[in-house]
Amino acid sequence: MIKTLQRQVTPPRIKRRALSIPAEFDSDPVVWAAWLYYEEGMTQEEVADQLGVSRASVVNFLQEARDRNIVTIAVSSRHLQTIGLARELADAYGLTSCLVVPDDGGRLLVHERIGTAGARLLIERLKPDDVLGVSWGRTVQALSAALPEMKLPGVTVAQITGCSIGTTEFSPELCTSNIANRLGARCVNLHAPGIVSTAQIKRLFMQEPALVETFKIIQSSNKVLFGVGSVDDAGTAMRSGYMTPEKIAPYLARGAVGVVSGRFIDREGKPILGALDNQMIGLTLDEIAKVPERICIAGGSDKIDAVYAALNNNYATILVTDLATARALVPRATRSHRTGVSSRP
Amino acid sequence: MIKTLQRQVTPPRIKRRALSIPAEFDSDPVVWAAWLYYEEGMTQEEVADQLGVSRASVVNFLQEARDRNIVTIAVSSRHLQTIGLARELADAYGLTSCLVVPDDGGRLLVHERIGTAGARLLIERLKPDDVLGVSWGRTVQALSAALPEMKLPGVTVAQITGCSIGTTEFSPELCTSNIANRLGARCVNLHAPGIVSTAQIKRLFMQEPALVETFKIIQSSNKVLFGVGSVDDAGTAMRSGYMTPEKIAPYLARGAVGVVSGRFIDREGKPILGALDNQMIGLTLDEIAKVPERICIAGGSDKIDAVYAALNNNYATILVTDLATARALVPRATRSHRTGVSSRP
DNA sequence: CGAGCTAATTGACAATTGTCAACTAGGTGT
DNA sequence: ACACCTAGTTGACAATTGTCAATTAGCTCG
Repeated sequence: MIKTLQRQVTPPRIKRRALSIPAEFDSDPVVWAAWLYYEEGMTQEEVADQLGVSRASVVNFLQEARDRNIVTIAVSSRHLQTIGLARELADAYGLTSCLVVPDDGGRLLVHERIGTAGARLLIERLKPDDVLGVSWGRTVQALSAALPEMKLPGVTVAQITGCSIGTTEFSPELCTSNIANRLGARCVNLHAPGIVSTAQIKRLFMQEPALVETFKIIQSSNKVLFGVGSVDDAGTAMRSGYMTPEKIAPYLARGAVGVVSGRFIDREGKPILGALDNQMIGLTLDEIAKVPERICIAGGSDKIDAVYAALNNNYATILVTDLATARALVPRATRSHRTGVSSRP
Repeated sequence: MIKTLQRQVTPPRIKRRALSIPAEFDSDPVVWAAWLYYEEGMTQEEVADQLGVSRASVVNFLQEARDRNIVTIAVSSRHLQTIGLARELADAYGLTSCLVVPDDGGRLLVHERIGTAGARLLIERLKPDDVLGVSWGRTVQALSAALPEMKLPGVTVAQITGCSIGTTEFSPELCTSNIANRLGARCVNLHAPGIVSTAQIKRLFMQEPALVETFKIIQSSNKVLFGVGSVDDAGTAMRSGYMTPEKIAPYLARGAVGVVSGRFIDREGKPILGALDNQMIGLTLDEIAKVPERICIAGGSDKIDAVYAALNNNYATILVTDLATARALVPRATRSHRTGVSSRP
């Protein structure tokens, strides 16, 4: 294994008499075997000759060397924790895939790191003719910024929530168009406010032929990309002018812990339907849950409850998160997650 | 190989739905393969199935994982010390630590084996903010080649002798920069010839502001690494263009048996000061002896006298040598070594 | 768009390693 | 001294791993 490396360096093999084990000194044959095998890349047979024992004994010595931690074989913690957790998370919540981005000592913000990894994942998974529904938020914006320029004319990127009033950098319309631009894909914006003033007006909007057309496309998404907001992270939803404290209050009172694509969920992940839902224009949680591939990009210690809720109710088939969040999520998983059983498909 | 160990730990194998080509950070199947093979104890075939590639590719991935230090396989140098001979040597010469590398039947050259062990020891002992002074020679070069890639930005590696004229692979400047590069440490080269033509010129050099600065750093070393040359090993010092037979002759006449960092010592280890010393640019033996931790890497039957001399005068606090040399050195030790008493601090 | 190049991947075979039942050495109790 | 036990060792076989030439995939350039 390490041998190829050594072999390149190794001079022509010189066969020499086996030197007796220096028995006069207490020399531990286990240490010698470990050194010759793991550091010098000898084969077990060569080690056996050198030590003057059978190869089978060398096998035993090496086994003991590992048991006694004379040799250490380890996947470097950076990679190790990352991959190991990703695997555990995927297994624990029945995800088809999971990315855990490693800590970087605070160089980048959590959502930037997740965005970068998500961008990577996205371009690897996108296939021609895909329709990608896109939600919005800081993390989604970060993802769009991390995307490389490409030309995927066959792909459609569709905005799955209405527009916000404010003009922050991570508004729904910008997230969508940025991603579409970077990918060189077709961009389908949802030209309507995210929240209108009454249910009546929403109904009017939804009957508009232009919007009906748009919704047909949005609803044909075979992939969706969304972040998860925490409700106590007052900033995100409101800074964008999308919501106001008064509108949120009733949801909070009913136990909202998170926001997915503008919709509130409780700590189990169940949708909390309130007055506002009848004024929102965009995919519902039920519609999102029907999309075959659902990529959730979210992390940060303030979002753990919200991400758990989202995973609990199977909104995501793929999760991109950070190390700390992943660590917190694994122990929360119950057996039902593993089997993929849930109140929602 | 690691399998038995892992198997004991691994829960009953549950056949799991294969995660589609695992979306990995950096889309790097190498990390994934390393994890599954080394941490989870899967066979290469199982890993291949999981990743959806051929087993041969898994072999390549694992090779790359080792090359990139995603997995680390190391015999902790601590255990080489537990070998009886190493303890005896340390005790006999008042060393704080000692490593004895086992014989390998001539597969690798002595200096290569010592270099490997020295590399291991070095990375285990380096602490943040260390300043490591580095001498030069075949063994030091071998050590640098055996170092794994790391990133220790807090460490400084400084060249303690001036440069050689020749361009051999083990010149002072290369030894230093190779070590610094491998460690990811700051590299401080001594930009001056190792030997200048007159004492007058040396004085001029030493007044140069740039060199004054460099010397401040070099002299602040809290660790030094050096080999020991034998004088009859005519090759080393001369092949590098560092010295010529005519220059060496007077030192030989006065009983020189070894060379430490370009300086001659007699069979007791005392410095032999001659004309050349006033033309050499670099740390003196007295300066080296003041460094708190002094790592000597040297061995081979032709160097026994020289290594004895170096140990006799306490130039080293740590020794890395080979079995044959260690065997020869133990009986030569006198009581005075044990107590650490010596003509030099 | 295809020729020409390089890097990555693979299947088939050789070499190395793991397993295990049989054996041996070295103690222990009677 | 003898049977008995235990821990360590071994040879032979099965399983896993390394190698390498042939092939394929991905590129660049005309």
